[in-house]
Amino acid sequence: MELQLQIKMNEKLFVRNPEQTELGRKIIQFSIQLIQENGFESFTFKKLAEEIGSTEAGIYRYFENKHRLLIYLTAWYWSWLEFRVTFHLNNISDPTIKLKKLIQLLAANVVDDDSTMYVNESLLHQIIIAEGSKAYLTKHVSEDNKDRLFKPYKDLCSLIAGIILEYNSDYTHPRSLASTIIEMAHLQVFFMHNLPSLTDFGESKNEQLVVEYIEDLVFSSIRHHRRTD
Amino acid sequence: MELQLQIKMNEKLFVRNPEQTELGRKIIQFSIQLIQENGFESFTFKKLAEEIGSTEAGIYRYFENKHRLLIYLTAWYWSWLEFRVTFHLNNISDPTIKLKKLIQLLAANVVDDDSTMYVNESLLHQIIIAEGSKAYLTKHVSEDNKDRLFKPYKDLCSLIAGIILEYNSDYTHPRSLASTIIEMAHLQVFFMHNLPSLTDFGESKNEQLVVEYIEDLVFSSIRHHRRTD
DNA sequence: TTAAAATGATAGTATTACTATCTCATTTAA
DNA sequence: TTAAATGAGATAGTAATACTATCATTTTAA
Repeated sequence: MELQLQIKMNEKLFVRNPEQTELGRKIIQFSIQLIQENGFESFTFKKLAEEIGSTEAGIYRYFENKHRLLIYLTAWYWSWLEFRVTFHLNNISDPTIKLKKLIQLLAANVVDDDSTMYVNESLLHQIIIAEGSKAYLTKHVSEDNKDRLFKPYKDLCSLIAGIILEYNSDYTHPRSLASTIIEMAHLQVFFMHNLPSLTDFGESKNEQLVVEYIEDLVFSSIRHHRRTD
Repeated sequence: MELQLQIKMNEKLFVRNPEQTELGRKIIQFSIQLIQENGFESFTFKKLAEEIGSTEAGIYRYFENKHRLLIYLTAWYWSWLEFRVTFHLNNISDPTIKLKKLIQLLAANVVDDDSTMYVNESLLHQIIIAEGSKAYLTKHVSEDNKDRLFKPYKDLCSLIAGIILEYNSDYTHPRSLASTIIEMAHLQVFFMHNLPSLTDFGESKNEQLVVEYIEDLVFSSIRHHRRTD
């Protein structure tokens, strides 16, 4: 069985849909490669165009600017991840197992899954860890939010919050805990690799230790929780 | 009694020490203002120079580039915060009270404290919330780390980890929990103001709710914790 | 007092982030 | 079948950004 995963993206994320043309798909493929290699700051449309064998203006036909391209990549990632989570949690009823699988999917290394040829999910995961928060840490975050550019992120957050409430419907901060899980699953991995003294994982570079930390954090919070009033 | 707080900064953070000249202090003062107003991306040395009534090249005498200036500002902030924390926790022996005060200092709004004329701590706090993580989310984070540019952040993290161990010496992830506290104290405030559906604080814009969430997260983790083995 | 060092202003350059316009191929509609 | 419309990508710009080099003046230090 061979399936082609197609993620429906918000129209405002791009000028022209990159999934529908050869150049568009090359833009996605090579921007992931270049951003992962050299970081978002040193990434330019000029360099990307040279890499592809096209021109700067050609890229601008698809994306307004490089920041919009980053938002597109993050939105794609969160949509893909929500699909993956939904898929892996299918037919599981125990919220404990659901949460554990979920944390695993968030913090563990991603293996490129060939569901889309032109997206290397493993590299994209590394981009989200190192550059993802730059998508919303801007002065125009509220306007971008009005254009629903962050909807995939918020959807994933809602999904997680729902599972938290399944586990304990009295828990008072399901959404904040959900966004904490998502952000920490990434940030603790980043710290482990780059600023290890901010973690307890030394230079082990073992993502499984981050999974254990977050599981502990989450379950002790929701297990022993009582309404404060 | 009038005291002048002087924070000793790492020499590698600047080309020339900005605290020692009029122009240097103006650079700090007005960069805080400009970055807070327009965001780090749109901040340039040209605009800063015009604001001050100096020139671009003049600014470059003090800071290699705008990213180094951001690292300087964050380092200054973490040093200042560590001093504040140490000061407020002085003579307190109960680690529960210590942790509560600490979370309050991290997440609550900062009032400009006049300890330094040219640094508006309240604005700087807002910069740290919205731009702080850009200081280390770069491809050259490891080299910057070798130059000890993030030492103030790491020191604060160690301080918090120490208090966590005072509370429960069996807790297995004091450093990761410390960095989680610091990052979440900021990020949840950012989300509350800009992407409220990622939190449970609605549009209340009340920092006290973030304080309560983090207190709950921290104490349920370290209170009910047992070594897993 | 004089040499060195620091201070700041002037004038550049290379790169970045775009925009406007052009050509050429393909689709579509009469 | 053919002209109009559409869309693809290339070419050639501009304004702003991120610096650098040089010079002229002031401060400092021996």
